[in-house]
Amino acid sequence: MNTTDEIEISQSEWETMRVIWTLNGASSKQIIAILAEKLGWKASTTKTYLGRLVKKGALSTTKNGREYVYQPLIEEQVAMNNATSGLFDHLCQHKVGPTLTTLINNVELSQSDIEELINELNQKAKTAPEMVKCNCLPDGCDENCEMEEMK
Amino acid sequence: MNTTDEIEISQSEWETMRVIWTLNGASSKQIIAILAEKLGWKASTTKTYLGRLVKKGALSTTKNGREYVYQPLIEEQVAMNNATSGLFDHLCQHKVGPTLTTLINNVELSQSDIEELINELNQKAKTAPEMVKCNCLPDGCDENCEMEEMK
DNA sequence: TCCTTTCGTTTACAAATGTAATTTATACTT
DNA sequence: AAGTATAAATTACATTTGTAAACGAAAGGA
Repeated sequence: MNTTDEIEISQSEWETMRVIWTLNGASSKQIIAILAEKLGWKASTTKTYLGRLVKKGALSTTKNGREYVYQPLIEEQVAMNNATSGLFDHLCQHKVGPTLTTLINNVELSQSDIEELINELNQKAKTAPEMVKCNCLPDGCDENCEMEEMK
Repeated sequence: MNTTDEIEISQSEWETMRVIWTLNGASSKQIIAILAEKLGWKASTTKTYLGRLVKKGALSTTKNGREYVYQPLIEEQVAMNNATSGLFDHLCQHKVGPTLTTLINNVELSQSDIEELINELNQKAKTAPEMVKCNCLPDGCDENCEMEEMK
């Protein structure tokens, strides 16, 4: 089993990780200042999350003179992929398509992002089934889903 | 004005909602049986979630003779959209594209889902920027990313 | 009517989370 | 060296979540 996906990161911890990932490692002072400005967190609050993330193995910390520097131990893209997969595993497979459509409609994407996505989709189309069954019930819900099919 | 997005649904509660959504309303007996089979939950456990969901306003319950029937008070698609937005709001905007690519690679999509998505993407391409800035830091990270000085 | 089955409700309880003050160890200043 | 500023660690505490047993009310069978 991969150890990376074992690490659960809460919402607040995500916000903490984001600044460290973005700065590619940072001192507590920097992190505290940024989160105070961005989200209004008290220094103590940020320190708590920092401590928890170190304990969880998501961050490493090294003392550099008086400063403590935090480095990510997990990659942002990997963590993001785990988080999204984790969420989508709890959603009705049958409705993932429409959900993605809405999602894509709501996020910002660059030209190259879009190009990449379309590529991926064209690839996927080659072997995609005519229909995806929902997996909300133990046996599948073919009949039930069909009924809701008209929208 | 929409009350729907106020409701927070935990992972376990999601699993509970899924069966009710899929069955388009169900009796506690059914729900308990299904979740016992699918996830090995004890009857008490399912009852707890049912109770919490009713209190949260995600479900309504009506006594029908000896049976209690639970009906969803929020739409599955709406809830799914809220959940995904909620997650993506905590992710680096700059990396949303690659994350979506991986996600799409990992989920099952039907031919029509794919068609729909490609449509949406083509639409989006018309006004998409060349590049998406990350919003992990208060000011955006274009400059900050390289900024390791200052103390 | 009395008992037993069956629900929903109440209570339980540990772990995780959000949020932060207090304490302790330590490096810097005088 | 003593005092001060500072950073991490410890402690705090209410909520939420996962998981479930126990309790009380109601309905159906005897």
